[in-house]
Amino acid sequence: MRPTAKDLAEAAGVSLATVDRVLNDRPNVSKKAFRKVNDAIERIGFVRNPAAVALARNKTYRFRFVLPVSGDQYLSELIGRVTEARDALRADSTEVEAVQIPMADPHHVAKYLSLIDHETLDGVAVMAPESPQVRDALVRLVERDVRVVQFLSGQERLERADYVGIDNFAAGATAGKIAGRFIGNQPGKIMVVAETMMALDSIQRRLGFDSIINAQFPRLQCLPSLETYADEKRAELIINRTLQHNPDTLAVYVLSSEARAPLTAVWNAQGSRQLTVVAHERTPFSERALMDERIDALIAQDPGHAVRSALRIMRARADHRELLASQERIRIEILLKENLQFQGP
Amino acid sequence: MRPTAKDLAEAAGVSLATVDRVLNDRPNVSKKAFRKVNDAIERIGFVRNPAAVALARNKTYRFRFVLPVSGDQYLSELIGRVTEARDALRADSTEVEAVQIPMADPHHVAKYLSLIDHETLDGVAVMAPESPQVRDALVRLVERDVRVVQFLSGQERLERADYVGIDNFAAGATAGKIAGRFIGNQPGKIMVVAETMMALDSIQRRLGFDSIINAQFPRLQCLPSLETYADEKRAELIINRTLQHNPDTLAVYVLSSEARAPLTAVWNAQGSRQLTVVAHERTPFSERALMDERIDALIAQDPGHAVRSALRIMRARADHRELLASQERIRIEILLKENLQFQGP
DNA sequence: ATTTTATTGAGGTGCGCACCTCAATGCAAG
DNA sequence: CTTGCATTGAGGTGCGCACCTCAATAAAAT
Repeated sequence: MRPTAKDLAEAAGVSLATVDRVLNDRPNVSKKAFRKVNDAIERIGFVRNPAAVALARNKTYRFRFVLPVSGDQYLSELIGRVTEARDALRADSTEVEAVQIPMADPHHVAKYLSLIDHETLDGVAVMAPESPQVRDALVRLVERDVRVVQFLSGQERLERADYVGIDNFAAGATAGKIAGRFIGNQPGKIMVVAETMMALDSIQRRLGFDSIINAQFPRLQCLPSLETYADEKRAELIINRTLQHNPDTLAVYVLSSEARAPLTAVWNAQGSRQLTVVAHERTPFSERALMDERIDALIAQDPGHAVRSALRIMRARADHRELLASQERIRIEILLKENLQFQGP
Repeated sequence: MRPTAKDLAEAAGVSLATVDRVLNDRPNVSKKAFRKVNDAIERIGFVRNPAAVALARNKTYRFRFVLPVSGDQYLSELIGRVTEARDALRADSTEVEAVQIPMADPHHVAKYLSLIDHETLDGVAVMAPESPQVRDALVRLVERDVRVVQFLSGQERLERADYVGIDNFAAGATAGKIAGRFIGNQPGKIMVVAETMMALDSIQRRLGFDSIINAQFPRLQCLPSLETYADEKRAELIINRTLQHNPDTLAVYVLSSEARAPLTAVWNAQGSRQLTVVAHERTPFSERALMDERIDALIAQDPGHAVRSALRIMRARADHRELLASQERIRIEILLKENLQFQGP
């Protein structure tokens, strides 16, 4: 039989009340009693029954994903996964929600975060662009005893918050390696397209991409980043111009998660040219293009995994529990037509 | 407040005892009462509190991984992950163990499985080569009310069992695509090495690999599969001979999880030749070789994910629960040096 | 009409723990 | 010695459910 708290009290030679005080960090415990209980825990291998703990605490956990407002398909996917998790966790007294707020003004974001406290929420997963205001707001959130996860975004990593997402330098490097090796042996240029190069993750991906191309594929030359500013017209214009001026373009790397506008422009303009195309994230659009062989490879981070990981982390932190680090590493996935494991509309 | 069983009884206009009968499939419930309770469940959105259920049932779950005896590094990794899961699940009244048995004789395996029943175990994850005897034994296990997971092995899929693992045809196809595109433009041959081609998964990988090479890379020719029979000497011999007879070999594809012997032989024999190397599974050996650029790409299935998925499935089946299908799909991962996320000693 | 059988309700117990109160003990400072 | 404070123990309650017993009632069979 598994030892219970009662067994533990017996083994430690103290009362149940003292065991309770030690287990739940309550005051008024002598060092000696503390030692006795902890020794006994080791000795008899006591582990709290999480079901009993959950039942007795009868606490409802509340977690929120704070996401940008956007028409991004990857974001829709993400929200879908949050909804999925919400339904799955409803049974476990865990409320999960996703809210979308404009991220353009850091002060606004910071103000939003400043209204959150321990009474309303146990944890927040924030996907917001890097800015000192937001960073400060997150630090203060942690100080108010709200668990914070920096979620899939190019924030500078905080000490006291967790991070869920991929290493964007490595992701860029992976894209570079795939592009370089897929292109073949001829020399030429690579067009790099981004929504904006202001974001930290864009910069890191670009740096990773360049580092590999420069080191391992000297015959290839990366063009300066084209920034679409999420403007279709602009995207078409600058991409057409670039392709005209660089007839020896062999590949396109779109490093933003939203690739529809740039790639549509590329396909319209490429003519008979054979271009190797590498983009980021699996979306309905990119999935279809991969199946049609208009995209050669996707570098992706699984949104479902990311959402579940963030929730596991916030839950573990709220319970002062350790967690299995290996499970929480978000993989940099390489998706080809062959390993897409397509499953229906 | 979340509705409890008491609220449910009230809403349904029946007693707690009847609610209990319906919720736990006990006998002596009229159709009318059954309907009343289920209607009320929908109406008030009743969901059982899993913590309370677990506590009241006070049941210990027992799951076992039945694995082959072997010196395979991937297998060691797998066992490590089982141990990890065992420690993590100890708190949740779940006993997890891994046993290794010889798989050479199907009758022996079948006999081993026939000794398992519902009293000793709630679920078994079996990694065994395809054979009618084993398949029958698994079917009978299911009939004895033991949850069965066909685990990472080339079994014919059973109706009433779950499968955890990748689609090996797709894995072979992925390897083929990577090899084909990594090689470049010159024509030549690809050497394919396996431990044995008797196993279903080897056959499927080979078929997938060939299908891609033949369809998309007509300039490349796949050589007949070399079988090492897990014999180092033999591996060296046949690989040397093949490389000598085929000076235009451009790539090597090792489709078994154990690649040490074949690849060591290849590296000793390749001389100044540039060979593209694709293998399966992340192991200490393959990881190092990938970092050293002696392997170009690995096709892998995450053993930690596989173990956790098998456990989640067995647990859900034991509780007659649904599970999130999307989480249980094992991905065909493509690992390059760049996205390996090395974190070793 | 009587026996049998199916269905229902009332009520109790226990799972392992968190959280609370109150009294009792010890020890140190005054 | 007395007061004050820190520490400890005893004991109770409740979390939401599973599982059990026993009696009461309704419906079906004889």
